[in-house]
Amino acid sequence: MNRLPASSSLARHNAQPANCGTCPARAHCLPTGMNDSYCAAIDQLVERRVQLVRGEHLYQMNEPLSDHLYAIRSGQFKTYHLTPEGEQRVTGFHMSGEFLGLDAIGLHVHRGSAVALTNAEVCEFSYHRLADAAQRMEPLSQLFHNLLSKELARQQDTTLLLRNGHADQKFANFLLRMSRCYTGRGSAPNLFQLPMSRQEIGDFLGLTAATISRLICNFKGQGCIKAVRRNIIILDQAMLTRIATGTPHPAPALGAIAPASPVLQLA
Amino acid sequence: MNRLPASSSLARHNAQPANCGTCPARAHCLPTGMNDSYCAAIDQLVERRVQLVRGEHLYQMNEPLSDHLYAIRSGQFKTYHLTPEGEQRVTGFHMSGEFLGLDAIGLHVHRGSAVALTNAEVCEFSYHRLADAAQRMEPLSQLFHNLLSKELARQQDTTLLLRNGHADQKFANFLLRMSRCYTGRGSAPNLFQLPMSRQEIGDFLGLTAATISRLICNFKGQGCIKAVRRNIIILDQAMLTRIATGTPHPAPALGAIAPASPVLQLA
DNA sequence: CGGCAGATTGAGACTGCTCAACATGGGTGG
DNA sequence: CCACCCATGTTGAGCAGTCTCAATCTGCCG
Repeated sequence: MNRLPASSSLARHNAQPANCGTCPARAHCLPTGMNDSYCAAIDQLVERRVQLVRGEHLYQMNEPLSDHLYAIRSGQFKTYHLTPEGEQRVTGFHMSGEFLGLDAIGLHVHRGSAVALTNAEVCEFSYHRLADAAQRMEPLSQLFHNLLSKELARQQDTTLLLRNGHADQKFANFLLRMSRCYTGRGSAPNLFQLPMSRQEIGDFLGLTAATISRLICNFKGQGCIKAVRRNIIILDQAMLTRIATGTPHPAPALGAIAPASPVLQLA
Repeated sequence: MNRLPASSSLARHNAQPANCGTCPARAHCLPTGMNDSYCAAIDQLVERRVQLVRGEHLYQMNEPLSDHLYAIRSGQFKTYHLTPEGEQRVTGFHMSGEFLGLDAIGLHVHRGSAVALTNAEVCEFSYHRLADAAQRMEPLSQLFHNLLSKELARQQDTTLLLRNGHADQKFANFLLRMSRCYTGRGSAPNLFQLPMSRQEIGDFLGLTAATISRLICNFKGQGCIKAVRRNIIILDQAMLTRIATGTPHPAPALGAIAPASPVLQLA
């Protein structure tokens, strides 16, 4: 039913004269903080730009890899591993400006799969050409290290986020994180459309689709979000933050620990 | 009780003429696969070697960082974050050959803390000197990228390991992972001493100390490990693997799904 | 010989899962 | 343009695993 409905791999259109200078993701991508001439140099390093439709794979697990790294120019991706039993384990969701394939540097096959959750465009780099260029351009070398380090930090945060706390904390964190991702990427930070299904969110958070559904209901009932299908509006970020950190009440104020205060129960 | 009993930070003995060539961790560290002359070059990059006693911190969260990376020469470390509420969140356990501080490249403060779980010795690098050297020595550049990538992959695996599955699966995985870590590092792979408390294992796996204790009991009862305090002997690695993957029985063979087969219940 | 942190063990509560039925809505073909 | 279909999402009831909160035990250290 689910799993790899779309065509096998890679592909599509070598595309237009798009370049880094005009890229909407520029601020989040490799050229962060570089001047235009360096930016142009990076532009030169892009082997080609690939467009994918929703559901198409950028690469798949155990596929032999040909030295490629990908920067997401637009759209969103999901990366996942397959267990020996064939279950899908979501390792992350990725937005414009992020790199894919960094975890496979030095290996000969891909460690996981990457699939487009929306129509998307990526810039394809050759790792070796990039490394060569970095050898000659110090700032690029630095930038690349920063990129790897940042990715490492992100992955660490994910681990922390997901390991600890109850379902509501995890999911509140997830929403806040998504919101932060959308900030500065065009869309408003408190109004966005999730590109993934409840099932996928559940896989990612270590919960089930049913639980995600119920949590959305609860949050709606508490008035901190509005939600219709995959469209989310964050109404009360402070409350979400409180839920995320496990602090149930804003200002306990005077009186006891509010044993049964008027917290609306359901939708 | 727990939490930062020891002295504040860093420190100690500039130490002996130890070098990479004779380092027991050489095979797992930066010089992987390099010839002796390159190895000597890396040796030159080590600013100093620092010895720490059990419980001492290598660095602490939010401490301003001075461009340092550390390679573990001997001993074991725990890295953790503190939540705003002061709770400790273990991000990982680290053995000889691994690098610490990679996640802070490009930042100005440490993202987390690193504390020695045993007496330990680390090699201190200056990131900038390392990067400079990599600029001149191509193989080193490559090696450094591989190091970062490998660390990223490790962190991903951790995420996968910990998010999915039940308590027994997580813990079985944890033991197997520890066992793998000890392989090729002197100690026998199936007989080792855990450097961390039940509480710390629990923090890491997203479980409680009580649960860890019970799991050890169960595993002992099933005959796949022996355990006295922190000393572990793995008796039946295959069974542990089965538990880890969620396959309850080795060969269901003929007959039903063995509703109440003779699986000894307790220790 | 205390004192104490770490480890073990027990009883009960509660969260989140399982399994299932049902609702919804977008896409397709007639 | 409508009817249908299927994937996705919602909701319910019951259950199991893990947590909580303790009491108790052990070995280590001073």
